Amino acid sequence: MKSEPSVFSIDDLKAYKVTCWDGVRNYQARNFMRDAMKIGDGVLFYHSSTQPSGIAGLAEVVKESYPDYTAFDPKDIHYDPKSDPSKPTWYMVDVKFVKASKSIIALDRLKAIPALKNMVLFKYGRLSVQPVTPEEWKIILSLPEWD
DNA sequence: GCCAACGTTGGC
DNA sequence: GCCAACGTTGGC
Repeated sequence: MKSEPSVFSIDDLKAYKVTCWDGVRNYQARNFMRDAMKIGDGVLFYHSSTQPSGIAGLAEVVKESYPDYTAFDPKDIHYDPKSDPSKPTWYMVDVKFVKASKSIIALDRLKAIPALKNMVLFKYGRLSVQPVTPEEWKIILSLPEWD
């Protein structure tokens, strides 16, 4: 899951402990949250649009998808009049803080690991919620930044 | 701030 | 259903 740290960072998640992942307004990203993310699933927390961009921590899914109510609020920046409360367009999940990495695992670094070459992160860079394979997860969790 | 790579919108 | 125009994301 990607977030601009100036908007919501791994430190914010640490402070909040649990947060709803609201504001996703992309169908593919929504589908992953709505259809694929289950309680207990691990989440790589990625800082985007920053220097350097990269993985900043770990989170875990604690609540499966439910309607993103920020879409119903005209005063919310993520308001979407097309989302009908009786048939919501947008969904979100809740995630909890697990840990921060000791340092950012930069995108360059991830790209340099041959076994990660097929990561969705590299192919669909703009997708804000995307799947990670068990193999990719294992490799990333074995990096020294988690010690 | 620029630009590539999308995704979305709307005219036809 | 096509496609041009426009908007957004995110790396650099």
